[in-house]
Amino acid sequence: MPQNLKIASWNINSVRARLDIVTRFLTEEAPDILCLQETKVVDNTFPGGIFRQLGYNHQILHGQPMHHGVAILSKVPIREDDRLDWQANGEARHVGVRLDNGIRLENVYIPAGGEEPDRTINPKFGQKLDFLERMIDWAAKLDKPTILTGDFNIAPLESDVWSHKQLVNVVSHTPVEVDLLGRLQAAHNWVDIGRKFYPAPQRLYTWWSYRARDWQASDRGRRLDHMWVSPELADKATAHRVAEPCRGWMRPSDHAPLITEFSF
DNA sequence: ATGGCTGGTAGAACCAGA
Repeated sequence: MPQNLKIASWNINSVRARLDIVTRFLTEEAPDILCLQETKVVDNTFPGGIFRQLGYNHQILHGQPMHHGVAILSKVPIREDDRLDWQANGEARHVGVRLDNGIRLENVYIPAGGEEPDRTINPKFGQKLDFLERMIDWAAKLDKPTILTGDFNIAPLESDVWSHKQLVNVVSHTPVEVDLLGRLQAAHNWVDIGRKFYPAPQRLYTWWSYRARDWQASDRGRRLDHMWVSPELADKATAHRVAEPCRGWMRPSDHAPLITEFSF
């Protein structure tokens, strides 16, 4: 009997400020597993009760005060594998779990990298590059079927941004970041599920700035969020989409969720 | 300029997001 699993990922930009839309998403889409990034809450005040009422009884939390923070909510059993510090400064940006079928699910929030794409004047950009280098070392040693998802904060392809020309020197789309993300992908032969279902150069965005007067009309999006899988899992993904309407809900996150359906 | 918002925490003429 195949096991169907619907796995979602969403940079929520504060889980407490988004309780209404997270519960709406869980009710309407009913994913088996939801990976959250930027929860912005410490574990002992995470609003887990409201998600348990919706059947998400398995919750792995890795938060910190104020910024960052990741969490995995699940209807099916998950066991924590590790919480890796790829930034080597203690920030809560990763948690990995194992499913009962042995597959690993890795939820990551890669740092944004600040404003200037130059590590000599912007340490945050250097941290982002170092984070990716450590992920590359990790990925090269992976020996189990793995799903890697989250906010990668990099839009690698020209069609992953609204204007390649205008963003090529903007952090998230610079050649040095794109190059490193390519090395990360090659380190495990990751399959990019987004582009498997929507091949380039189709429009595919997951993030739209809060600053636009009308995010939908201007549509200056970027594909910063990703769902990657080990090569042997690529054919197990049966459906995938960006839940773009969530960007237009009340008090939205600036990211839209990714939803992937698997049949294992 | 593309264009000027958002949340958390502290009580900011802040910080971080990207």
